[in-house]
Amino acid sequence: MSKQDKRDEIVRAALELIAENGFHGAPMAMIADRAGVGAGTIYRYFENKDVMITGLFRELEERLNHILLEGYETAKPIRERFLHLYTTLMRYFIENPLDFRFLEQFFNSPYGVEHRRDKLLRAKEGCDVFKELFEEGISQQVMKDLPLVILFDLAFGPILAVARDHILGFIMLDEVLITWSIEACWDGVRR
Amino acid sequence: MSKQDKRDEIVRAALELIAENGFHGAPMAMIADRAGVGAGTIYRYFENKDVMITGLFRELEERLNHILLEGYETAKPIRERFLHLYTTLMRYFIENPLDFRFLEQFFNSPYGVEHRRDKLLRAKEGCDVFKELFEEGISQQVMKDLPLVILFDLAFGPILAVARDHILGFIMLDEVLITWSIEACWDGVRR
DNA sequence: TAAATAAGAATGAACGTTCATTCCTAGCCC
DNA sequence: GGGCTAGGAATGAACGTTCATTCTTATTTA
Repeated sequence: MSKQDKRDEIVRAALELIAENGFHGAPMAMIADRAGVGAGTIYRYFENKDVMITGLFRELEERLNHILLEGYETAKPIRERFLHLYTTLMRYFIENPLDFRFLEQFFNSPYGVEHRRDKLLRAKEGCDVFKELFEEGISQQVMKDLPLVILFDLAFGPILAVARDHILGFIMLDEVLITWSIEACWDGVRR
Repeated sequence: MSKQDKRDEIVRAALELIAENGFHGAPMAMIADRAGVGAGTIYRYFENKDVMITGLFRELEERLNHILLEGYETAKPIRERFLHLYTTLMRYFIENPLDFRFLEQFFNSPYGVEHRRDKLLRAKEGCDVFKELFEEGISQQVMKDLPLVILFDLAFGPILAVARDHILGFIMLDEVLITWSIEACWDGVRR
């Protein structure tokens, strides 16, 4: 096994176990086992568990960002852009349930709260498609004139809840249900 | 300290610590400390930590159910009932942030998933105001004709996200914002 | 004083992390 | 080319810590 392969195996095992059992259900020894490496080997690739988890998150975030921007056209109307982004997001979650559950674990932990706090405080211009879209939506008066954070909650809250219930097997989403769910999200934020 | 007082202190301490730091940030020794009792004493009141946590949840659930039903009138139109329920819920969360954060911890853990699975499978008639309301909303054609689970997600997702962001200090809700947020939830589920 | 209750020290299991050791391989000498 | 060696990579037993739970002893109650 090459060095890159080994790193990949560790990352995959960590993602799987954390997604399935949460951070505390994924001890380093178990991750090592599933990756087929020794427990100490992990520490040749990651300084410690925290660094591994935040690194794993950053990799996922970047991949997701890339996917969201594919086929995203700033020229199109707000509504269309909204539907495109959220449909892409939903599809990604459904096709990559492990990624979704890892992200959920991450955001429902102190890591995630810290991450959001950072993002909200930094507030760099142009670093976030969603922020841009929503700000434009407000100024064009096609979206409700509410604080950005609330608009985010109105749009992400339902999407994430629906994705979670699909992945947990509480519902079986098909193309039609996905469309309707996302239209419903739009109804929540549109003027 | 009377026996009931001691039990109450334990319950209060557990709720506080779990709300603030999660299940794994609330060791029994720390709960005992904050409650002003010995570590072993807790085990005179609860069989083990799991039983304590699920019991704590059940107490909260019952209290909340009671509060939601106060002033709830089945005779009123669907929309009004919806707004009443969700406004009451939101107010409760804002006034009892520790309860909210405990419930969040609970639902984002294996306990919560199991609890939802039970509830969805059991599906007893008349045991849930929300279920009744949504079913009536669909049959009266004032709500979108979507699976119940999705409607739940569309309504609870945003509310919980908004409440969380308020409690974490990311936004400062006032009466107006609360009203608008809940109206937005209604927009998400209404036809 | 006998029985119930509380306290916190003791216990053992589980965890993240370390480190002395082993393994592997690329480059070198003969 | 075949053996030899050096050095980075990998290993997993061992360590210190933390936790839930139990146990022994002390205190209160009736």
